[in-house]
Amino acid sequence: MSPSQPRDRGIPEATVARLPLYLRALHGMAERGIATVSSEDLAAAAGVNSAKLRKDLSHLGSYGTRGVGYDVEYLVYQISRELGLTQDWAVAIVGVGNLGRALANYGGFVSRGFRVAALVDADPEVVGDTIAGLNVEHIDELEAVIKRRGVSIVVLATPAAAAQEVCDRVVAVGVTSILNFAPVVLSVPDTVDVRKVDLSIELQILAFHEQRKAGGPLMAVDSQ
Amino acid sequence: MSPSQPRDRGIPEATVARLPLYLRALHGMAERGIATVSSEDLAAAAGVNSAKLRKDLSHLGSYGTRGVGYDVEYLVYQISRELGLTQDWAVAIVGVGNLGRALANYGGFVSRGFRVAALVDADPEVVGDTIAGLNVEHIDELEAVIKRRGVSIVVLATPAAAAQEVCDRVVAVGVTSILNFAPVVLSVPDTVDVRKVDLSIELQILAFHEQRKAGGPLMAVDSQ
DNA sequence: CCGACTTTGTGCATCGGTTCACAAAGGGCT
DNA sequence: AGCCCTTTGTGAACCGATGCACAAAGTCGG
Ligand SMILES: NC(=O)c1ccc[n+]([C@@H]2O[C@H](COP(=O)([O-])OP(=O)(O)OC[C@H]3O[C@@H](n4cnc5c(N)ncnc54)[C@H](O)[C@@H]3O)[C@@H](O)[C@H]2O)c1
Ligand SMILES: NC(=O)c1ccc[n+]([C@@H]2O[C@H](COP(=O)([O-])OP(=O)(O)OC[C@H]3O[C@@H](n4cnc5c(N)ncnc54)[C@H](O)[C@@H]3O)[C@@H](O)[C@H]2O)c1
Repeated sequence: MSPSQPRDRGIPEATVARLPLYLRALHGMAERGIATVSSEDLAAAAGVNSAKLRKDLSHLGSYGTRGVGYDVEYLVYQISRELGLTQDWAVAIVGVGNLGRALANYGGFVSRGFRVAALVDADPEVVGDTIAGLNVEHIDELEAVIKRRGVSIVVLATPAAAAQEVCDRVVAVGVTSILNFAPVVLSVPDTVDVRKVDLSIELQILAFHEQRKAGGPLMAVDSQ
Repeated sequence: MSPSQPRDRGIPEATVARLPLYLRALHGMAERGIATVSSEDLAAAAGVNSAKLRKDLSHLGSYGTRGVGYDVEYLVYQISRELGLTQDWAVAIVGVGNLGRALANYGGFVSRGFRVAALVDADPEVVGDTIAGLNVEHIDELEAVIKRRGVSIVVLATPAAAAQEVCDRVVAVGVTSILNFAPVVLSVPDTVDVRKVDLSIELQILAFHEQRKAGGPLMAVDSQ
């Protein structure tokens, strides 16, 4: 009934997926001392269309000024709050092999709101090592570590064969957000969010389009 | 005119993105000696709904048998062909740091149709090293290496600041498929496909839902 | 204080994708 | 051969997302 209902509490999934993109562009602008930005410019920086950007932002409220644009700092704050980045999140990486190590050493990981709070592996060779200043703990300690460190997001970087079992265990201790790098479809209760990153799938999609470009009737060999 | 037109040559993007998932499930089944599979079972293995799976497959042609299901081997072949995996693709990894190294050492990368054909970096410390059996070449050689090895897909794993420049150079020598790990929006001509993998965005999306679960009265649902 | 100009926020048409539900197709049993 | 059972392939309704186009809102110069 009240006509001014700033936060809808029903932000479309597609919008949520783009907010981090806007946030990144805004951080860049803030660093370069830009105080105010139009939807046109911000959209360009984020690689989207300006109508889409305005609609996305309208889901969080009316934070722009007509004729002027958006206040960069204020918008950074609003988006950060909406995404839950005003608190910090303890992340555990399970499986400290090639990939897990790269992730652990990655600085940008930690940058905004996220903190690698634990590394866990099953290999006795690896357990006890210090990587990126963190001690690698044994998989037997998985539940204890998660509870002790207040981990709420788990990154799975184990071999595919171990992923479901580890997943079941972390779900059992109450973790409801998982980022999965193993090439398997995880089975979880629907209270749990799983996002997957699958390199192989990305390459296959590229290959599909590449093949089509090469084979199609129109050879689009454009020089820019 | 001819009523049986098996391949539509206009496969929806959403379908393309799921074909690799089906392919993986099918490979698993083939290995376990399963000859035939119903849409119901294959859908379950791939984590999708069976109507969606059937519609997806119908875009490639009528490869099922009513009352029976799909022949596993045959479907593997058809999907592989559609995705362009019957040829092999030479991939170059540019930026051999934490992430680039992990990718280079990753076996599953090579497994189906893809071959890491070159590693390129700018750091004199790294150039000349042998990683995963490959010599790391200097960034000055980028264009020459791409041409010499017939690279058609480039994986960008440089720092964000270098990504656009490397991107411009590979596009200039004719590469039209790029997998980008750097957290920047690449600007490319629209003949070029860019797919991005962005860990930080994935975590932020998880954080958004995690926050909502904790704070809101209604438990949010997930999508894998 | 006003009027011209800029830019937001959104209603609406459209589009692509998902899901349901069922007729058509094929296999196998008797 | 004929019938029943299973499962595909798809028409059609539905749903969320996109993009256009513009009225509303606000700024700024005079
Ligand atoms: N490396 C890549 O570039 C890459 C790319 C895409 C996907 N992946 C996937 O990511 C995962 C990890 O890849 P990787 O290259 O780091 O593999 P890896 O073999 O180097 O590392 C796996 C690590 O997991 C540990 N592990 C095994 N079983 C475990 C368990 N039950 N609990 C905890 N830890 C366990 C191993 O000891 C090892 O340290 C794999 O599923 C792989 O398919 C990797
Ligand atoms: N490591 C991760 O887990 C991770 C996760 C997400 C995203 N990323 C992104 O992936 C990229 C690589 O990350 P990283 O951790 O491997 O960084 P890194 O610093 O370890 O490696 C970057 C490598 O690129 C090389 N390089 C720099 N400029 C170059 C140029 N102009 N041409 C060729 N090579 C060049 C450097 O010499 C270095 O070897 C970064 O953009 C990072 O933001 C990394």
